[in-house]
Amino acid sequence: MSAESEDLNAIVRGARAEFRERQIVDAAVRLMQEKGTHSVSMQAIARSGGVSVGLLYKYFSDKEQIVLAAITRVLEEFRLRVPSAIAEAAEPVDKVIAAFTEFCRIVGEQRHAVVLTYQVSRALSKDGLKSIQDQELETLQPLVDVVTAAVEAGDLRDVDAQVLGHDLMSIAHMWALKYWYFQRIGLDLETYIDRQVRTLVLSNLSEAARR
Amino acid sequence: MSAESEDLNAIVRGARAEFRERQIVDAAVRLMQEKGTHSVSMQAIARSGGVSVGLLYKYFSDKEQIVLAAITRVLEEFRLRVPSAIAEAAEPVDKVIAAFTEFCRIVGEQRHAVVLTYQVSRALSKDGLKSIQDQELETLQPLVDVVTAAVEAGDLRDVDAQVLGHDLMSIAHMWALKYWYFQRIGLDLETYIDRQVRTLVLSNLSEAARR
Amino acid sequence: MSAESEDLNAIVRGARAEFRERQIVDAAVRLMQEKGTHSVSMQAIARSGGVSVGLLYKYFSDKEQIVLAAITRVLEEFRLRVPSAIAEAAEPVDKVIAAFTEFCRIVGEQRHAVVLTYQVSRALSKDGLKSIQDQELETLQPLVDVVTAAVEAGDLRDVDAQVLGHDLMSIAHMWALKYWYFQRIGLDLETYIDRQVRTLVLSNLSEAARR
Amino acid sequence: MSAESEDLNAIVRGARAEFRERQIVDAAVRLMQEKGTHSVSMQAIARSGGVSVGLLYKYFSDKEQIVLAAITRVLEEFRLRVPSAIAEAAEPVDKVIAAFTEFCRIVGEQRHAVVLTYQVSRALSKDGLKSIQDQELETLQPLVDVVTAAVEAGDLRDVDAQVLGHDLMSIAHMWALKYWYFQRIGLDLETYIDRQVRTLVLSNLSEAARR
DNA sequence: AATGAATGAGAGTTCATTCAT
DNA sequence: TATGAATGAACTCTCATTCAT
Repeated sequence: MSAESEDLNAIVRGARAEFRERQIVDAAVRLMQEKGTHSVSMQAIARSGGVSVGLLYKYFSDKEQIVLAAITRVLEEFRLRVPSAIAEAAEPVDKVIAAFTEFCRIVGEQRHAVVLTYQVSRALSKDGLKSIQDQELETLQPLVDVVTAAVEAGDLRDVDAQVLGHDLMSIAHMWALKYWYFQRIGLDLETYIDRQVRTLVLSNLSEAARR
Repeated sequence: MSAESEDLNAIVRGARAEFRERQIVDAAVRLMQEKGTHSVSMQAIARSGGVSVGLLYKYFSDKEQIVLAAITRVLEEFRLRVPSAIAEAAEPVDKVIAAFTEFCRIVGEQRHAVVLTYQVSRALSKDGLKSIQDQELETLQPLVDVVTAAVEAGDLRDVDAQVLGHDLMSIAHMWALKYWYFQRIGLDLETYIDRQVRTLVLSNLSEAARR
Repeated sequence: MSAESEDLNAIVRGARAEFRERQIVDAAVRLMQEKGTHSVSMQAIARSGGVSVGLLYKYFSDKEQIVLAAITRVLEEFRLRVPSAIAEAAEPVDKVIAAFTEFCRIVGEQRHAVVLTYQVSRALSKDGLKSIQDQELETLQPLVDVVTAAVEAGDLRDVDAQVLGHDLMSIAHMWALKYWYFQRIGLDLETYIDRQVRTLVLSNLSEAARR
Repeated sequence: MSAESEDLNAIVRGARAEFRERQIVDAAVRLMQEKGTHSVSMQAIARSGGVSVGLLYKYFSDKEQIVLAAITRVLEEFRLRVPSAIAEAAEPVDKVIAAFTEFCRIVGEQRHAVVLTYQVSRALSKDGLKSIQDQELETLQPLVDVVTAAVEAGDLRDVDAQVLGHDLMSIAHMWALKYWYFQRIGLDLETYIDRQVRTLVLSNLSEAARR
């Protein structure tokens, strides 16, 4: 076998591996969105992904790795889209609002998956948990950054950016965690966003920015 | 057997039943706090409570009832203590602050148990879930009430009381849910409360109250 | 304590014991009639009999003894009533018919209990099984006897009395065992008896008796 | 993978599945014959069949399905062989005798299994019970048919075919149900068949056929 | 004599994981 | 590389039996 064809083989193998992993994680995310973490068995993932159970273990060492990959996939969305939304706004406070709004919308789209990240925690190993926390910090950072910037620009009162940033993320997550409540009181996502922007952001405008 | 001793027996039985139920629920709460709802088996609850599996089923019809009782136990604390704290404050805004502060402190004490309420949802039947949601609404109500009162008194801006009330509860819960984060950024509970009061409550004071 | 009062005590004790045993067996029979052998737990027997589980073990060494006593109680009926019915008939063949008819009627009354005797067999110990078989032979004997007598009187053809006697018992039992079938084809007990008398008894009349 | 080898795989899978199902049902029948339906646990079936508990559930959805399959297996024999035996006899009454004789011989071979069908009833769901009753009706039908034919041919007296047919089946079953009795009175199967033919069939010959 | 709380082995069932093909 | 049949430990729940009172 020639060196080139060996290289080619390696590439093909890599591509296949990537394809398979995606296929499996997709299936896992889909199932978890439908049913919650539990009742998502390896058998179910295999079936839903159109592969065999055996193959699952070729690409992931155990179930935890699949769950981890699934959550990572979900968090990816935040890492990609929130910074984009921020970039499109001009003024410091508008950036805060844009970041929160986009964050909320993603939560709205991934409702079940977000709930999931709150539910699996305990089922994970220490390392797995750490990995998810680190990723969550990454999704949080842009929110903290825009708040910091707005404070420094003098547009927001002198709040603790790490706290307000985290509050914004928390309140966004709550749309998923307490969806039943907002349903009961008849609040839709856009109204929710609007009210929260007033309560959390506009209320914290500086005297200067208020004018 | 005399009528008196029959009465006595009934009392003893009642007392024992109460003792046993407490014993079992205690064990369940303890384990769930350590390990999360799942991975807490009936065997484990029995062992941890120092009773036999069979006895578990004498006092609770199935596992769900134990989980429900454990959560109810936790929520009880909120139902009792938050209204007390409110009663002790005089001014409308002080009542809001007192309610939120007490809420946070209870969360601080029952940290693991609060996390639990967010994790079990999926493991419960529809009825069980409904029951917990109803109880949660009960713990939420005082917060909504004090906010409503403060708005009506003209001390808070015209915010949506159901939303701000729920935000206060959410942010209190987050102390437990994201304890790891606040540890990392070196925030203790009292500082957390203080910052959140500024960010969520004081920021929403009306122009009039601000003076 | 005087000798007389000791005697009296013994009598009272004996009477109480008898009363308790009857109470327990009654409860067992009642439950078995309603639900079949299984799902008749010791707890259920105790509840239904208005006594405690502990007392069950004071009067019976284990569950098998209660089942045995319950079956014995049911078979008692056959031992008492079939001979009576025979006594009231005059002619040999009429005695056969009377015996079979009464046998069928008792089966009709104790339908579930009869089915039970066919179902428990395997669950019993060797001794228990033997005991029930012996009792069943006792209920069979009168049927064999009247057939023998009718053959000897020349009213029935020269059939094997042990076989025809057993057939009569079997066919009577079948009313209970295949009740669903006779329901489906719309046969009531009296019609069933009538048809079977023709098929099994009258068909075997001797040439002499036929006239 | 080529289309042929896929086909081959499918065939292999099918063959294996059939083999496994047979293996499991065989084990179940064997155990049930020894011990009665209850007290036959899934663990025991697995052990006796040389497979794991988990595999049982790959091939049967629950225990009831195994019991049902076991009984179906037994009744199959009747559905196949009795009509064959009938076909080989020429005269109407001979067909009745041939049917009954073959029925009895099958009972003789499957003694324990026949007892089983009388014992499981209570352990089955409504649907399961119905299914077995339907199957039993299928085994009964040939007997009813030959009796009907013999009556219409004028060879048997005008008896109720549904009743006499059912009697024939019942008496055949009794060989299994009361085997202990026939052992005690020293009756072997062929003698039993002979006596019953006289008692149930020949006794019901019409005047015409008697000559 | 009588209670019933307590036990724990064993039932049916599920599912993460392995391995021969 | 890919399969899926096979495993068995662990799960929830039941119930005959015991024993302190």
